[in-house]
Amino acid sequence: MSNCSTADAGSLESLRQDDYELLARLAQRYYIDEQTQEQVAREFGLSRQKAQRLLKRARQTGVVAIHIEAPTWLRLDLEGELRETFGLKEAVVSVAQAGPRADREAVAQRAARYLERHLGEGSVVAVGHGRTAGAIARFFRPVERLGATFVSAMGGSPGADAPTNPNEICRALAQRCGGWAESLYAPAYVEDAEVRSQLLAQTAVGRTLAVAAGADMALVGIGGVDDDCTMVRSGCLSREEVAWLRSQGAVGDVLGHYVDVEGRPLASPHQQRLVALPVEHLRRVGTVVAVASEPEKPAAILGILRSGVVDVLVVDETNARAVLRTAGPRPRVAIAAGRPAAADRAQGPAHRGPYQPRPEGTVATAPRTRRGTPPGPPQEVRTCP
Amino acid sequence: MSNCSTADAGSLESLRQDDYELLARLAQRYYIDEQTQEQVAREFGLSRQKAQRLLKRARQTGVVAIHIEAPTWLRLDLEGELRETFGLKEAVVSVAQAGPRADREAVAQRAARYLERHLGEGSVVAVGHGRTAGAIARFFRPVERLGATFVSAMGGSPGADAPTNPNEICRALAQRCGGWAESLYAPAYVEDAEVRSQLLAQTAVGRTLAVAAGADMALVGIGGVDDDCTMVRSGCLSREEVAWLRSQGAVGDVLGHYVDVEGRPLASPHQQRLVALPVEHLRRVGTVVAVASEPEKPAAILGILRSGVVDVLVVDETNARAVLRTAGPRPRVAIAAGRPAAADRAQGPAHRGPYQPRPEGTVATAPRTRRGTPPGPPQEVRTCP
DNA sequence: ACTACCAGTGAGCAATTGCTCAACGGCCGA
DNA sequence: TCGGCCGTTGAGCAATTGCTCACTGGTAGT
Repeated sequence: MSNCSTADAGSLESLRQDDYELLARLAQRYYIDEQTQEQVAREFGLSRQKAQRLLKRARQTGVVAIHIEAPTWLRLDLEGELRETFGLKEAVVSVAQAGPRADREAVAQRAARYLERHLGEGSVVAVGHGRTAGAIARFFRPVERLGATFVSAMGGSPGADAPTNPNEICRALAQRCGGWAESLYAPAYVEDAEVRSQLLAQTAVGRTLAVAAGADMALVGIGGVDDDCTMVRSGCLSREEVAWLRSQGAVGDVLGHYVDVEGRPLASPHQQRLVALPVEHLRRVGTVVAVASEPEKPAAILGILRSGVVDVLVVDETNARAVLRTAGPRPRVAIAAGRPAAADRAQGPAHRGPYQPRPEGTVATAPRTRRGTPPGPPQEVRTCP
Repeated sequence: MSNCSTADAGSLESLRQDDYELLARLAQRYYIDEQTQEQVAREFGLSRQKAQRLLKRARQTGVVAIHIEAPTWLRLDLEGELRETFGLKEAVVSVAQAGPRADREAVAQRAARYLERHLGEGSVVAVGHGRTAGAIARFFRPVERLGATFVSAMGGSPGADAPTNPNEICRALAQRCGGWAESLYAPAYVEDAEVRSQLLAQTAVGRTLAVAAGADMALVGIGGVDDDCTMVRSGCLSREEVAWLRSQGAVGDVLGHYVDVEGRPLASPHQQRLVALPVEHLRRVGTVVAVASEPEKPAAILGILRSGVVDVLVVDETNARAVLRTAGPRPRVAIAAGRPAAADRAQGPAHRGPYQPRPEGTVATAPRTRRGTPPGPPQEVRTCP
């Protein structure tokens, strides 16, 4: 998909001169002179339907070329391909920058713009961790003060890498818009499943995760499995643990939920020690926005996209190209034959991937908080005037 | 007017980056991905109306560029200008050829195409004289046999230049489509007004002119006033007579009705000796198609177009450019202030010029013959299987 | 501070467009 | 020559689009 309408069926060359002339004339009168189909039909002595069919043919054959004069820093074509390939609700690709750091900033900036456009009064956003996610707040500048709630969807990290912590990201975002932040007072990974159970039983923890489960939107980073990934840098997992995950086929994670390159969830012992919003709950969130920008991320992004948990992807150009290259030209067929085309016009807001279809009515931990009805008084709120 | 949608209001450069991005995105989703306005509006969190306004702005500013990939031998821009400038129903411009002869053939060819597209079973065409008109028949090749009637709208010429004679042209056209030809047995110019009256009183003559007056379409040549014009060559008028007309301000004629460069009809003694369909009757004809192609014709074409008698002009590129250059960029204002814009969308088939508005209900010599109801048995018919 | 103005907004409606479907006609094979 | 098939046609209807209008919120000028 490019920013130019393409000629799929038939080509300019396949037209006879007479047809070509007629098509061009009709198109000129309709598209350029802005007459109605009925008028041009009458003018050319055709029925309206015939004129309509000819006009359609004019577009198909390329007699009519519609070109979008997009800003040079937009990558509408890549965005379209990502959307199509992975059935995303939206994809935002930031143009390639000089280095990884600049790429991260660019992605963060675009993510901030996305949030600004899509958050409303009373929105609730579940937030994950990550360097890219952590960079968003600096660019986040909604026009008006926004009564939005940012809630941690994942435990914190023991390491000192503060700005990549969900709690910290929530606080920063809330501050920028005069909203609320609700922290999750728990580490991302605890000792064992039992501690986890106890922790989840705590009102403070359980409640926060319930609020996160009822969010309108989720903002998550896509994590990798390299030795320098966020999990390792922040001290959540050891290098060895990540290496083990890698050996099991893991390519990346969202909120600590690892998947393989095909997007299949990875059952691992770490899962039992994770304090984060479960995937099933994440899937219930209306719009899951994933950000990714580091190098060495294509496999992670590909796996996560294939898992179908993501609705909106914000990514840098390099990763976008790499992901699409790896996914191949027509991966929809390869991954899940018969999946309805993403371009399905009558489609609702679903856009869910093929794996782990959302368990209808299985869990409804928290009442779905909608715009205009802010959640009950969060335990930990900060209002920033 | 070109074959590319133009950016009138505002420009690409005047847009802020954010607006530009939004416009481009919307346009991409709407024009390229073919979503509905409602869908893109929902996708971007806008009201449908707002999306519509933005899309309109996208076209105005040139974010959306619609280009018609016209055949190289089409001059849609010139045709559009002619249509606009002179309020024509249609204009056909043939691409410039190597010489006058080739130009004439090209115009004839395009005129033939026009006739083929617009004539139907039972059509009645009033026909004038001229070299270009005479060249049409050779290219006239309707797909099916066509029960059309071609009727002379003007007397013949004494000279031997047969193929430019109305009767001859009618016969040739009728032959090509298996229709009928109705001849006018009279010279174009007679001795004096009295002879003319006697001639018109003849059933054969009066009847033919009546049929011509009831035609659906007229096919006329635009004549010049140079020493080598059709009138002179065919022997209808002497070189001196034409010189005299020229001295009176005449620039050209249609069916022997001369006009000055402003399109005003020229009262001349020759008028009293002319055996042809009167201008008032010609104006009553639904579609007056004028063909012109010789060099030295721009002034003639300009005058005739300004007279408003012509609905459709078929002309060569060189003359077209010359006429437009002479007419100036906004001649509508100069000629007749307040004349309704030709682009008036709700406009009916009128398209009449400002001079000599059609005298409603003054003359109705012959019942208006419509498609499907062929005229009564013409006196002189030739059927060609 | 008040008021007039004006650009921008969305509801509601009319016009336009796109789609489906039955009917038609031409073409090929029997 | 006949019958079936496929592509084309236009009617009718549903969806989409464009437009008008009353209203709002912000702005600039008393």
